[in-house]
Amino acid sequence: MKLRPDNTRDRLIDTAMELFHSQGYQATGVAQILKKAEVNSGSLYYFFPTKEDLLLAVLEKYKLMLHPALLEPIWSRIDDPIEKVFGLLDGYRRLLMMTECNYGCPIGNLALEIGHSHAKARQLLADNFKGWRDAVHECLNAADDRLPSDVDRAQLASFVLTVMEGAVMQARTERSLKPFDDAVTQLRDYFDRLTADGTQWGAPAASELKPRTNTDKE
Amino acid sequence: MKLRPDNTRDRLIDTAMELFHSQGYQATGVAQILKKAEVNSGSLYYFFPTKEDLLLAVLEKYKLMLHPALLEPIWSRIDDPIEKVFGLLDGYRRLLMMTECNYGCPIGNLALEIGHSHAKARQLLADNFKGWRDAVHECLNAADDRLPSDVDRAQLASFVLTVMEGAVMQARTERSLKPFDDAVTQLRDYFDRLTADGTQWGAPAASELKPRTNTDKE
DNA sequence: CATGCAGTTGATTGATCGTTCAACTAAGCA
DNA sequence: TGCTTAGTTGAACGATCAATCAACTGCATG
Repeated sequence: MKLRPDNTRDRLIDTAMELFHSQGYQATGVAQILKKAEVNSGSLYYFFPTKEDLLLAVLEKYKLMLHPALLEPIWSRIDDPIEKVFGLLDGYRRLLMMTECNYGCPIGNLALEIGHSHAKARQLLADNFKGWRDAVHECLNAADDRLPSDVDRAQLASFVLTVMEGAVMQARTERSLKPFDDAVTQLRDYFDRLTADGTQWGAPAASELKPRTNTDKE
Repeated sequence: MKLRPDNTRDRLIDTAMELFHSQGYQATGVAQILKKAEVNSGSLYYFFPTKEDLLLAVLEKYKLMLHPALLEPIWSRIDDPIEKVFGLLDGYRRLLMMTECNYGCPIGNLALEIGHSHAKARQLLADNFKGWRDAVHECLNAADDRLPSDVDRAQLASFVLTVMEGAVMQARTERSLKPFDDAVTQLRDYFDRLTADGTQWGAPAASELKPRTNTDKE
């Protein structure tokens, strides 16, 4: 968690990660990165031939950070595999809340901005998505007996990512947590119906669709 | 559908709309717009004081086009209100397919790129989202008797938009229709469970989760 | 002390950015 | 005919962009 690495290369990556996240890739000038990281242009280009190479390094770091920085704190706090998934969603909610709905998912932001051309960057973005989906997929596998057997786990995991990204996008645009919370409530309802179908032998019951205070303490 | 309006102002808006959609706002230079629209810089700045004002005009046009250009062709083709919603999703699928997963939802793209600052633009993006959600909301109201009474229609409509935007984002990043189709399949399953619960008196049945050939002729 | 190399410096480059403006044209009207 | 006004022209502006590079520093090796 060191805020200012003595290593120039790492400091550039960390600074770029933050600026790309808050402003986007294009909107962040190399000069701004240099100033904030307190590095001279020559040093940057010693480590990274182009600005895009710096972006690639940032995306590589996101890949490396997925498990230790994003998942592990949640995984260790929550045992139930399905609640892990919703705990993960709550993590993004916290990020939105802390930044007044300004920061979203860094991967999602860059995905729509970089999407075209930049083949290597897009591949890394896809890798990051895959890591996220795989993590959710494992949770679903761990809850195998509670889900209907005919539900494709990988497909459902992808759906969770879809909902998360779409929810963050709407929340940022509306500058409100409501679209995010609404999406999570609907996803929760869907899971309730799936698990009711998966375990029981009778009626759906649907868990009454109570709002589920996603808001406070886990 | 005139491809080259004689009106300079409209030609600028149309050209900017296309370029902003395919490349993004920041990545599109004024010079590029001028060249493609065959307009001189002075004329552009006669109609639009800044580049951002041109963006606002583009977003206004999207608002105006929502019903006549996006919804109406689908609404007139499909009667069933719930199938209208999935017809709308299929429209975006067609766009992805036609452009080899390069073009996504223009509003969603700009939402993540412009999100910060640019207060007026963000409001217009929110307006566009609202128009979309309201259209789906009306469909759900029209299918009122088939949905469980305790399901919030507005919330469900917002969820559909969430799923659409997230699905398009993933499809563009993976350069594949699969994430999109997976999301639609899951959403379809959710609707099946909702309508089963809303109309029936007994078990869920869940419609077997058959893949639903979303692919070809409606 | 000498040599070599990893890393740093920052002024400078040419391209491109969004924007300006004085001069000009064409159409409408009196 | 002369005056007005909406619209057009395109060279030019300063700022900023990503990127360059010859000169330099500090340290480890022999």
